[in-house]
Amino acid sequence: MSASTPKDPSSRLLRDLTHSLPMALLRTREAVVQRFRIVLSRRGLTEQQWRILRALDGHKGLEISLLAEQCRILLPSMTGILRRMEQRGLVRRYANQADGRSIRVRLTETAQALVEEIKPEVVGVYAEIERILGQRKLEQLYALLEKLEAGLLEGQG
Amino acid sequence: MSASTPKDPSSRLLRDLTHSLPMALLRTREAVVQRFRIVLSRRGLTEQQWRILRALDGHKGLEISLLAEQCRILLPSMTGILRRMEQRGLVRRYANQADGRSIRVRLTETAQALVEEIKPEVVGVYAEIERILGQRKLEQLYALLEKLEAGLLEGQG
DNA sequence: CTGAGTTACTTAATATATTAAGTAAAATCT
DNA sequence: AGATTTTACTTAATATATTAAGTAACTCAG
Repeated sequence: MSASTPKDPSSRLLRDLTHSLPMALLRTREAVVQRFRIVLSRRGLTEQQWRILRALDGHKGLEISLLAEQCRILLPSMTGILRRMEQRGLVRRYANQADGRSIRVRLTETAQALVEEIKPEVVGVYAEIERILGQRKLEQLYALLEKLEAGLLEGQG
Repeated sequence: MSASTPKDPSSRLLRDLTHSLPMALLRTREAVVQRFRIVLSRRGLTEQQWRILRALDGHKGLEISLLAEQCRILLPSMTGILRRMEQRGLVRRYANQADGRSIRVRLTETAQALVEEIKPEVVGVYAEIERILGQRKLEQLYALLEKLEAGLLEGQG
């Protein structure tokens, strides 16, 4: 009866901003990423650059569009990021024999070494996260995130 | 025995990029936000501007720093966003009697109307999300996100 | 083989994010 | 009260995000 406690999630009212899903995802991601940023900024790397380093690590070369897809970075952003990374000697671009449009990118040895140097610290951050949530809940979180993403993409891929 | 299936989450190896937590949070948020963006871009609003509209809705005026905190937008970004919103007649700034430093912001009537117009569509997106995950799992997701965020902030607030 | 359509980028323009400085007003200390 | 520190912003500089166009290299139908 009390209209002053609108807790019904299926209500036609909007959730409090503090509890909106985009905000919740943003806040959590922000908290997580900040931990990584501490490690990365020491090496003058941005989070996006680290994503690229990680994606390229272990590959002999990836096409920019595949790389962009994996890192969830749009192509116009990739252009600039890769340009800066190339200038710092972290990546090298080379043409694709088979297809004159696509360009491949790979890590330089400097970058490889940098990745190996950073890895253990990043692993440390993951360990902290697992300590906070516990392995089971962490897996649960991954599962929920993936299910929601899949559902949304399917709904309007 | 098989070293080719490194599924141990506590391993000292890095997770596959596809399954890293920042990436999972980013991908899911991206999928969610895209739904909202469809609604918002029709009115020439960005996601951040919508966050501000939502936060100001129902308030007689909020200080910029409080607004920034609630919206998780840093002050330097707020300066520009509010300037653009003011130019479009969505918000108005006015001095704070009690404190010469702080500035308050409130919605114009135009903005109020806009919020009311958009709300039902946003509620529709939430309904879709709840349809995908189910109410129970959705609440579970919120709980996990909040717990992780709280743990991280506490660890080095 | 040719022209329409597609793909893999790059360029441009505008909006944010992030970090570091700068500024004026308040609060605090002495 | 005067000096110091803190607070609430703004400005600046650089890095990304987002959308729209532009370009050259492919694909494919006719």
